[in-house]
Amino acid sequence: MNILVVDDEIEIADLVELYLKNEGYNVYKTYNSEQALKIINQRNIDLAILDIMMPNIDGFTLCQKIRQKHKFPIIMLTAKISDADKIKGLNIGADDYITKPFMPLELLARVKAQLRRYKNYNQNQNKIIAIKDLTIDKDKHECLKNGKKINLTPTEFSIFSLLAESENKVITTKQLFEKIWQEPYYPSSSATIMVHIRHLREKLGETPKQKYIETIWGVGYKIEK
Amino acid sequence: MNILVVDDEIEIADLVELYLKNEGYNVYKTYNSEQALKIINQRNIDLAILDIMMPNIDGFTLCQKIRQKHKFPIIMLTAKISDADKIKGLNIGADDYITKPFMPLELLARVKAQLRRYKNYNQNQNKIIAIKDLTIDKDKHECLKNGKKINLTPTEFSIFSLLAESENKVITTKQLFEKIWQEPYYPSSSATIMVHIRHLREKLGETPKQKYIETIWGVGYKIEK
DNA sequence: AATATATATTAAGAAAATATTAAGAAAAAG
DNA sequence: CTTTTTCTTAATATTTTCTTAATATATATT
Repeated sequence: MNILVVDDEIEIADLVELYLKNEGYNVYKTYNSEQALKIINQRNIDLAILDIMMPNIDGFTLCQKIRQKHKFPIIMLTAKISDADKIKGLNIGADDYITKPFMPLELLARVKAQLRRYKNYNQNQNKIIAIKDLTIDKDKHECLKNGKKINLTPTEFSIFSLLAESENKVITTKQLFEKIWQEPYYPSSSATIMVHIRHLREKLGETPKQKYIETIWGVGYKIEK
Repeated sequence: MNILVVDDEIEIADLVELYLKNEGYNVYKTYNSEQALKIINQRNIDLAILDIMMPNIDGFTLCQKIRQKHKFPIIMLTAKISDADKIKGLNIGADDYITKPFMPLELLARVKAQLRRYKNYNQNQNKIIAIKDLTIDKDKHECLKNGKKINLTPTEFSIFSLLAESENKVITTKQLFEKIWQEPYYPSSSATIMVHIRHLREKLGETPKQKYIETIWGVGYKIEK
């Protein structure tokens, strides 16, 4: 799950990031709204936490801008909040509020609640990850290239969706192996992965121009959105 | 409950969507009538909220088109409404009106009222799932192919309806087994399922052209609508 | 810059896993 | 007791996975 955190108070943003990361979420953190909008366009965000009081573009405005295109849950973060502000926020499209100072557990509880709710809304709609001209639908267990189906084996599909889900992050060969095989990693395992990566690339139709899976030398693999 | 919202005014549509979602409804939102018709065909809609003033196909026409096939409640949304318009709409098959600007609570109250009415009305009617030329009626415990009855054993029927209910989603062999047998899954269980799937396919009359149940290699089975 | 070393790619075939089919035994239902 | 349904087994077919080895490429060392 990819969570976006936007707060101009560095300490707060860092703290929120820490809590979320500890819980296993993938966190994108930024200290200003302009950057936030960029991240949203580039990543598959599942939930956003926005501070209201921010210079330039404030949290309300940012929330409004996000809602023009996206429907993932938005939680507003604020020092104090009047009922008027609360209503304003909800009208703009915010889903929940957290007032500072907040307890870590409260933050996590609200994040979880919103994600659960969001998932329920979309129960008939599968989550689709888009990577360039490819789409991956884990529920359907289907990978499409320009709408055309690509037949992947179970292992290939697992590898691809694991990389796609951790977009922009390098996954080491060891992590990859242990996550997918659920077995301890041996030096020979890297060869196995390489073969699968090769098959994947072949099936996805990688060309020197259009690369999907990046090799990070001596480390592992990465997929950029 | 699946609610369809159709309004060319983006802000209004988004707002309505928000209110409904906060109330726990599953919302399908679109800004034009053409899209709306598509959604209706693809999803099982329980209630629709239609704006009257829309370019191309207006709310009245859309309402009329929906009524040719469906009988879920339709609520019309409009800026101002004359008595003449009201009568026209009701004749066409609308169930209620809401005039803009509306209060959130009013919207929700009317939605709830209509759903309650619809539910009562349909309580004696069974929910039927349609898959290509097949229909499954869980209450009647009946499966029809082009109106002709197919005799399924209890287990076969359970498997088929479970897959049909989660249309477009892969059900792993393990999930399938545990849901239906209510027992822990053993490797040998997969053989049992395979046999039932084979019998099912035979009875449903699968041909290479007309496939109902898709095998997802190394994972499980899936039914696409 | 040349060489050595480590790591990655590619290809092919063997091995393993999974799926299909069919038939009959066991269990349950009528 | 008969019929229907479910499960087991086994033979066969198919697909996937892994191993190996030859080749290529990148990085480090001198």
